[in-house]
Amino acid sequence: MIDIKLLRQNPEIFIEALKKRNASTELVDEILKIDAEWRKLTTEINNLKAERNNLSKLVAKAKAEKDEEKAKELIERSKKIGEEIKKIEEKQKELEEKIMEIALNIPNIPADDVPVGKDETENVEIRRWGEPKKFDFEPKAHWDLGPDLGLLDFERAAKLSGSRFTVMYGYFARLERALIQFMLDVHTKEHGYTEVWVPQLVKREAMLWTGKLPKFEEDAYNTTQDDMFLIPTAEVPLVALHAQEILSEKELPKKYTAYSACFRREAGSYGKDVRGMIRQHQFDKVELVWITTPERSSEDLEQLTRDAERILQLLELPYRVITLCTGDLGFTAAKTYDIEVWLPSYNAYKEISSCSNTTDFQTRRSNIRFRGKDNKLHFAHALNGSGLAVGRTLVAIIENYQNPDGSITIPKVLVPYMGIERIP
RNA sequence: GGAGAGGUGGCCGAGUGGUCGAAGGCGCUUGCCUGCUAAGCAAGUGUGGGGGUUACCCCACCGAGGGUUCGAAUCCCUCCCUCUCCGCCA
Repeated sequence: MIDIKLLRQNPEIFIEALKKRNASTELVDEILKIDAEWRKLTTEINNLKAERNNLSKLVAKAKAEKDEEKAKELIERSKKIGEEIKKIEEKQKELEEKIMEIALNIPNIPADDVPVGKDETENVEIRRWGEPKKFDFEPKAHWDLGPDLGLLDFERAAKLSGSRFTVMYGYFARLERALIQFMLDVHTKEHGYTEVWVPQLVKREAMLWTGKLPKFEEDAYNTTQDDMFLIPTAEVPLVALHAQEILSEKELPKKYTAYSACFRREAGSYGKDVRGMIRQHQFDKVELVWITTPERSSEDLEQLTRDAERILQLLELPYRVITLCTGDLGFTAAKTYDIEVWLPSYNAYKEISSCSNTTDFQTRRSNIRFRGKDNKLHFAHALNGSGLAVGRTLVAIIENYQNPDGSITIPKVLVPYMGIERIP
């Protein structure tokens, strides 16, 4: 949620932000116009209410003095004012709803150090780690490798659930589980995160608080009977944890990690990543969320990103980190680093984690505040990142660690979790 | 699904139609004091919105939304949430 006061005082900030994002700026003008009208009505209402409050006091006084005549007259006047207030309030409410509707559709302001660009082609690479492996044989894509080993089954998955679902058997299923365990262990034992186990169905409000609604309703699975949503990421329950709360500055930053399944309808991505298990309706993810202060949030994003990178380093998978340019930045994010892992099947780096500073965008919607050293209340900042997407990590391992005979070497750090050194 | 209880400020908790934005306690801030961080004493301390050049003024908020009333934390309705018991169930 944007700060309407800031928009009122410095609309140019928002116009600039929307331009940088390659988005239309007319919402700003529209909201300003409605807001001016709203303030006019608000002042009118406030004055009328003040008058009515005064009359009410006089009524009480008149009644105490047993001056029924006077009380009656005052009540008449007060009644008329009440009717007038009601009329104006109806108009005010309409305007309020319009303002809300527009405000909820204005994205976060990009941070100053985010490169300006029109789309993903202008994202900026920050650093690389490791070298893409050179194979002295033709490496298979996971969508061939998995079925050949009898460990990935897209056909039966489609039978049960349709496209963009996968069934895994045996060692692959175990590898998925091992990765979850491994990632959680690293983040809790080495990076100081608190492990959280969260609901994977949330109320509409939780989706709204975290910026997933109302703009992206078509992307989410919704249970029609109870209006619950299947979470698209554990970021939703983790950020919503502290909604409507006032935290003390001492307890910040809060660093949470959670495993969850994630559910996405992938509406509008029909042509993308149709083969294999890169883009699924259901996938596992270990999520990282920080609730922190405005002073340190941009520094904290660096740390969060490093924490996610650490998993790839331990797995010895080559990757690079890019900064999303303003045109590619997500709705809630002020700044985002994507971590991309090397995938032989794509012959390219492919997103495996997205680490964002949402500044006060989500905390404003969720009303997450903290009492600062100045003893005043401030909105906290919220960061989130994948640490990592488990399914894509599994794909990266099987593709990068495959051998000429079709077997797969297990990365050293996973051997204790798998109990074997190679598949099969 | 059925029956009951309840949701008040950072926290606990009182308050059943007018002077309640809300007693009291805890916490917090500041000052004083005591040979130490403890105790004690005093004062201050909610949030959001609108207006004004400052001092400041006004409005709203006691789970949410409606209603009754001149006037609602207090009465009525709807909804949400929490708890207890019963039923069902992994």
